[in-house]
Amino acid sequence: MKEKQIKFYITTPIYYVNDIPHIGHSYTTIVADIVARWKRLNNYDVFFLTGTDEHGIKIVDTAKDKALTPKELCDRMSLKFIETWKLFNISYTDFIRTTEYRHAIAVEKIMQSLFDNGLIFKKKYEGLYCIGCERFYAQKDLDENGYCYFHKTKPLLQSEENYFFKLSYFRNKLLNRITDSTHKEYMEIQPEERRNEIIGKLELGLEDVSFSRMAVKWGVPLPFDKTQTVYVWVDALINYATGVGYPENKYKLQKYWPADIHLMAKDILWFHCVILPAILLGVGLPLPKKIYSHGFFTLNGYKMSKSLGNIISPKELVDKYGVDASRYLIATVMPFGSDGNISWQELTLKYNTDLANNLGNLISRITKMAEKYFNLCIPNVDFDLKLTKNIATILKEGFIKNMDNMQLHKVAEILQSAITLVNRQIEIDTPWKLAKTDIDKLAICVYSYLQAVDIIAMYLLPFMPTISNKIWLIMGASGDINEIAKKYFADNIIHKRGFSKGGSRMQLSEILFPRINKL
RNA sequence: CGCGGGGUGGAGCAGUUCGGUAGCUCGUCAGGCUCAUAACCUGAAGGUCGCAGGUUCAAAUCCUGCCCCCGCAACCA
Repeated sequence: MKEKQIKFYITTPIYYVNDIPHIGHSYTTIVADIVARWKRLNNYDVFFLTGTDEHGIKIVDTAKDKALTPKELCDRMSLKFIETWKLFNISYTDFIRTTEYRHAIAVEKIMQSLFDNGLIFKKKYEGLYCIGCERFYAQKDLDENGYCYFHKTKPLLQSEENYFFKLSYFRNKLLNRITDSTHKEYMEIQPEERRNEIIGKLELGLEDVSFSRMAVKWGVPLPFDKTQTVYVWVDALINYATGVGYPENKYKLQKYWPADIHLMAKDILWFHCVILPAILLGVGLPLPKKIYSHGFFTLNGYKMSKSLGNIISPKELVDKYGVDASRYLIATVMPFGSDGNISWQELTLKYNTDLANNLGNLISRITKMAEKYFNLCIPNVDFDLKLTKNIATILKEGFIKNMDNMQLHKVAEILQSAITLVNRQIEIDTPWKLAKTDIDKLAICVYSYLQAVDIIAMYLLPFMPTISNKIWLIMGASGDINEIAKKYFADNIIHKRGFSKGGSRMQLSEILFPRINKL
């Protein structure tokens, strides 16, 4: 009697391989992963796509600097992302690279459709061309005197013929779909303030944009003019369609498209809210349901940048806190949507507070109690459901309320308050006294802590998949935590004998989150 | 009138959509406990929620005006 699963398609941006993976990429991807895992546990059929963006002039330039072919560079860099996501235990369904054959097919098909639909036209583009660099620059890419940064020469005004996309044609259609929540193709943009920005900008008008490049060879050739390549807009943005089977795999495409949520940082929100939907409208594909952008990190108050050298690498984080703790910390250290400042002190403080002192210590004190009083054998009694039910309710409501709109920092608060509740209950029960006076009551109390922690462990799964499972085993709970959690999230039934059953054995374990005392 | 973000107890932040006991973490002080990772639990001190008006029985929250701080070249989530 398996219920029909509802699909859930979530994406991160594809990351440009001109940069190594850092905390920013990790943030988006970890948040996406947490949501994806949460949805899976709630019986959704989840498709989670991430990948790398590999075309363009910068890749060619960088490859040249490193004496590599563009392809070699991309392979190398793309692998770094894959390794990073492996490190963070990211459960993506597919990893797409824009240099893959399947993507070239999709890009060609999109461009041809747009062309066939009369949305592409040829226009002479006039721009500032640096002969030394052999490329065009926008005014903003030049120094204050209008000179090229590298050659310190004044670029020449030159023209090239490109293929343009009639973006302006879509202005009203886009506005309708963004502002009118009753529209059947309503596209939700979050957070609110960013949405207002987009609307404001759209109201000012839209200009047609160039969709091809003549000078850049590292890209997909235009199907209707092989002398030019497809520019980033279609090349990058359309990966979301390629990822779920466009254009060949109709079944898969129909099943998962459109995305339920595209996650990204605020810098690329505009493209996702305007250019992507316009392309989709142009080829007759449905629009994404929700586009959600988050803020930037600053580190100790400074913007992270290569030049300042203050980029936090994933490896540093994991070396310091471990994989699961890093996931938890990054995802919850600041409210999703706005910018936030972080520092090692702050991360370490949160690690100690939330994970070492609160969660970790709780596990440890319960385990030691069980060892001391019951030799790790779970007593065969009826436990007191009150605490467990209380915790179950708090967690359920908190997750439902905050998970869908990405308020992971609030979810973390809820988790912490649930943990505190158990700590508090232990204080009220004073099991160490009961050990001397009332062994039966002691058994009932300790048993109830186990159940409470079991529930907490299930809710921790999206954040800390490995540690949750460890906690599950330590508590002597039976069965696969993922399967049990799926079932539990569906029916919310706590059986009388609970998840850790009387007679089962608990496990001793090393300290889950050792306190970090220096900085 | 360029755009946007922000100003909440000592520090860092939530709360502002749909007005009604100002919440969290850290820090400070005083207790408690010993099962536990110098942890955990309880209590206290500390805020006219940037300023000035207005609406209201009632405003951090709505309206008006003002002041101050930050970002808006590139790298880049």
